[in-house]
Amino acid sequence: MSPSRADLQRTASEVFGWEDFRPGQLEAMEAAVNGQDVICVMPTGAGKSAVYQVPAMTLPGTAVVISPLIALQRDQTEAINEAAGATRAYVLNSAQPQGYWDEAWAAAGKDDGPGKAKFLFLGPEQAAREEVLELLQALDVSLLVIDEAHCVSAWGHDFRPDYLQLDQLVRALDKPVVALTATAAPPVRAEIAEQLGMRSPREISLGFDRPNLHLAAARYEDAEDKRRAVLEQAGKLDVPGLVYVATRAETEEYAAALQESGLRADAYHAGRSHEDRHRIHEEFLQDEVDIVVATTAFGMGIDKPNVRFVVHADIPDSVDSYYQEIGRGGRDGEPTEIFLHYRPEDLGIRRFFAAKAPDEEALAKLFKAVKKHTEPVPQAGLREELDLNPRRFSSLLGLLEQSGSVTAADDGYSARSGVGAKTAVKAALEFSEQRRNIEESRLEMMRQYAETTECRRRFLLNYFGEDAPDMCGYCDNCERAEAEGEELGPKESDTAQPFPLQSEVIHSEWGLGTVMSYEDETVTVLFESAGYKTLSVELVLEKGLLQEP
DNA sequence: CGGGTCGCACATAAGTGCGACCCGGTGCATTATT
Repeated sequence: MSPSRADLQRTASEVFGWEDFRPGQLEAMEAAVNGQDVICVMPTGAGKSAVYQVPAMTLPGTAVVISPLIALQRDQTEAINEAAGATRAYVLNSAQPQGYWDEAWAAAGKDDGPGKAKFLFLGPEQAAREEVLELLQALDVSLLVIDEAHCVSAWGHDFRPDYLQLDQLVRALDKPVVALTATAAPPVRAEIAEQLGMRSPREISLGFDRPNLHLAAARYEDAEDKRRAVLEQAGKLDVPGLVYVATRAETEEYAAALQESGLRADAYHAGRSHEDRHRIHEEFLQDEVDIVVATTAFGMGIDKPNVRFVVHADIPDSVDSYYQEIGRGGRDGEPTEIFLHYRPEDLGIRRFFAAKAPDEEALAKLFKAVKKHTEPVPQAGLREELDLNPRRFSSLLGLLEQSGSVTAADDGYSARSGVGAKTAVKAALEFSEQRRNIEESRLEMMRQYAETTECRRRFLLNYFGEDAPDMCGYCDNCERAEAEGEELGPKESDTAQPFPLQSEVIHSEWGLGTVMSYEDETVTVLFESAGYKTLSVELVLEKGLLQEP
């Protein structure tokens, strides 16, 4: 008999002291305790962890939580153990001594009761180890939780390829999967579900609008003009605030310049010592540092209510990233300035980061090695045979698998019969190129946000698949239009919108897509295999470029 | 893709202009040294 709504509420109150839920939270919890897979998109992070913590404490067994950062795992563990008044959660990683691992497994193996481990936190790298997988399979697992699930799509493909192996864990445990993230546009959600092998997941989204964020942007021709504007703005706005830049060097430069004008600023990036990073984070939380100038390294796990501005000195790689970064502002609901400083040239570094093409030779070598085996070969065995560094190895193997030349089963990898090395390499390269095209189209959407003359909030909401009024009245474009007595949005007089928002359409070359937005007599469609494309509405109608499926 | 730095040619004093070259983000785990 599954726990009821009342059981969940009782646990929430007794263990965590939470008396109220937001509507979506309870809905997500109920789905999970009833055995359904859930993708939960909750923008601000407020109450996101409750969605798995309450069901896990209510259900018998132990929840396995996959989370990208050890620091994040520690925070969650401490919060749980403190609320429960006992050690109910363990963080497992390579830095923990064997004795701690043993203790965690022993506690997880106990019958339900005060000494029982109710949560095990692991990174995807640990979950991918065969011995860990076996131990997990032997446990009575209640839920499999994938926290910050957008990392599957954003990092899995080459940065942390073990994310792409989580589908094996999903299959091996065969328990409800709860995927949590703060942002995910529809295609990112679809990719999460697909990569994790989720079974018709229930999608729960709490809505993306953050009405207290004031949105604005400015475009520059000259790099020095932009730099001056960023410094001047950061010096004038109410603190605390965040300045996001593209490179480590820039964090140092901007932070130094701000310090020189007497501001309490510091630079944050992954090249700084763990000690410095920790200190800056703490000082920022305590309002001892007012402005953190950071790369994308400063982000997940930062939960500070009173951030008064989020200024981007460089454009991010996608609207998904942008939304996540600006979402760290104004969590207290007070007015917060969100500003994007943009130069078209800044798109270059994002292209560079996304541009890595796989090594053909290594692909061929790896495929031949798999093919040589007549029986499925486990990853560890392959790795030993080949002289490839482990990270490259995983990402290349993933590419071969995703492009269909290699199949994965519980006992290892096999080459698809009848496929030659040449074909396999070609398929992998094409797959990888398609991915890069989609990445490019996501960057292109970010450029459109930077350059739009229409309501920015509507642009963001449409991007995440939500409808929105033509004008929000709280962004630079709406304010300009109001001052000039204009109306934004598609005009009545225009040929308007031949296909409704969020409806499906077909294009002869790009295949199936979803209508995302209309703007300036263009329509933006998200194609499953080609990414975002923006077309002239006039041409679409004239040439019949889009059809109902 | 774009920006910064370095060295060279130019040419006759100290600098300019140009091309070649290198570099750039996120974290896990692991390994070799202090």
